[in-house]
Amino acid sequence: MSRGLEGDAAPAEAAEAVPAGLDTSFLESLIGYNARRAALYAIGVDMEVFETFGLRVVDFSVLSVLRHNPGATSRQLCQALGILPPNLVALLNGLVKRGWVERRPHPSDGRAVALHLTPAGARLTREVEATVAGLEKRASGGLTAAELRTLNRLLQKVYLGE
Amino acid sequence: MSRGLEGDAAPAEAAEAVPAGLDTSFLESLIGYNARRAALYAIGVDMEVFETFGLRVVDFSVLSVLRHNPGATSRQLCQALGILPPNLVALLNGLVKRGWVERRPHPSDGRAVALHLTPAGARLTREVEATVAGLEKRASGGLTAAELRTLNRLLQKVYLGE
DNA sequence: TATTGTTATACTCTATAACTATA
DNA sequence: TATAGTTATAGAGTATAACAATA
Repeated sequence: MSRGLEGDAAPAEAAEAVPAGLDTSFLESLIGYNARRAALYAIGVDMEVFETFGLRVVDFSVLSVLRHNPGATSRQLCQALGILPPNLVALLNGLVKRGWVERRPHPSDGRAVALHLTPAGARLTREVEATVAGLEKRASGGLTAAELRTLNRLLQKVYLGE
Repeated sequence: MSRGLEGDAAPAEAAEAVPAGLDTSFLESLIGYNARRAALYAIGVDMEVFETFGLRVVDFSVLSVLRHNPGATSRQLCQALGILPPNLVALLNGLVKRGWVERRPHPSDGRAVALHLTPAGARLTREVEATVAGLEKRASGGLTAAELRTLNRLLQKVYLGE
């Protein structure tokens, strides 16, 4: 019974939950329900960008982490993003095939592979990161900068645990 | 390309994303990333309760909405919870088979079915709701009551949109 | 003609077991 | 013996199309 950070059976976007006249106030009292709805909303906004580049959310996460951690291994990526190793393989193959990532021999561990963005991959990732960063105000439903800071801080307090 | 509120390919719990030495600071600047991690954390805490009763998150959501909206139709449930009608059928069949929900003829629309909790279903739902409500402090990573109120308010501002 | 509920089914994402090569 | 990466496959969740019954 496990769950990674990445993926959902499908990209988030439409099929929004809109109470349709029903009382959902108990669910709305739960942090998990509210956080999930907010995540779907925010990720839905960013999805437009990802799809423009033929990326899924998880592809972007991998590219972004690799951009800031050149030479990271598959295992490190899996731990950082909550992906299971078998599921990362096809994902990386896709990024390699599209010329955005390359596997290089690991400098010190013959079992491991060092993952690097290609110049094209780095350009793409920079562009998507910049676009997504510019969408944060919209993705947060129009929160002020101060509210957004507070929200991010509280969310991190939640998932960093008690 | 759509997504409901309910479900994830699996219940949330373990496989937590724990940066493992990698820099994920860009992702941590995104509301969608933080909200998703927080949702997985909070729902993971509640999962222990759900599993005790043989419920998935989505089962509990349906039961809770039915408890507060007796006589609701499938269509209303689907809209409120972001479930697609074909996927609600098996879910309801399961709840009916376990004696928690019953389908009654709709009083005014012969096409529709009025959904009601049985007495046993109502008892169960009350108990799970109470247990989950009592877990909110833990599910929010130990936030104070004031922080939790602020967080829920901001999250609702996000998904209720700009 | 439109809507409710349903069936069948395809697709995506997530999980587990087992194998290889190296440590 | 343990770990990194991989393969194959099972399992769970989400999607679309199409049908019968009723409005």
